[in-house]
Amino acid sequence: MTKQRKDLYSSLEGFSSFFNAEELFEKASKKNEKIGIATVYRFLKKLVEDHELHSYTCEGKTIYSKNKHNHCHFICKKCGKKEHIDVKKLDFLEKGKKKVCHFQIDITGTCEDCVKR
Amino acid sequence: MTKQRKDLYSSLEGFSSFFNAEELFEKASKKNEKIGIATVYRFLKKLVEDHELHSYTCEGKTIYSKNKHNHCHFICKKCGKKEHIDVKKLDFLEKGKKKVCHFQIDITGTCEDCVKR
DNA sequence: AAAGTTGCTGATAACCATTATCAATAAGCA
DNA sequence: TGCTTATTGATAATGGTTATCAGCAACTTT
Repeated sequence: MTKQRKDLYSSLEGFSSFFNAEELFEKASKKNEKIGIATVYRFLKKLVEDHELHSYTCEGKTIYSKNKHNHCHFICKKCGKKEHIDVKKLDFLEKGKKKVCHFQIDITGTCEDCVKR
Repeated sequence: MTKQRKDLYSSLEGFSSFFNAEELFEKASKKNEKIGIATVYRFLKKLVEDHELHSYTCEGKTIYSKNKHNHCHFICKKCGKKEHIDVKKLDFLEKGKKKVCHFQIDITGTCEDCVKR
């Protein structure tokens, strides 16, 4: 356990839902100026491999999430707001012949606020 | 309607489920040697904007699908096989306050064949 | 502690799918 | 056929991510 990894782990705690590599890099850089972007990517890649984080791609960037359970993302097409939605109804997937490690739902549309406008 | 676009449309018919820009480029190039990769990307971008194709990102590449309805993708983590799964149960999303243009479910796991091995 | 071993790190070049640029060309129309 | 306008192809640029590699830090053995 190196100092860099400690700083990355503690920076991770500041995120409640979504974040990307750059955001983690910025947060960790405040604690440790010498941290490099490559270390951030290596750290994130390992956590995804170890199933401690989920990752998916949105508009060319990889987005990470701490939610370890099956979950649903809603992304507003207009304001970019993202939120988690629990979809318990999808549990049936776990009972099939397939072995599901992770599933994610990406929804694109317009959120309540933008529908009003 | 240019010759290039005709060739791209007819090449599209050869795909029954998933394909990427490079695969369409190769198929269209057999009909029309002079076609450029930029034209392929422009063609695909327009079809997605017009809701004639769905697109999502998998391992850094954009994958396209002709399925116009809400659908679910299953991707085998081991052999890379991809297939469609209809998930009618998710229709409730259409009835909420959100305006849903498109949603997709990406599942990573192990398919039946690989579970047996 | 000192010296040695091993793995991790940071800076940056490389990678690669996609997009932007722009002169040349084709389509549509009078 | 000639004119106007949009489309095309070649290629440079983009940008997030990964590979490379010398230097350094953590840990082990004396």
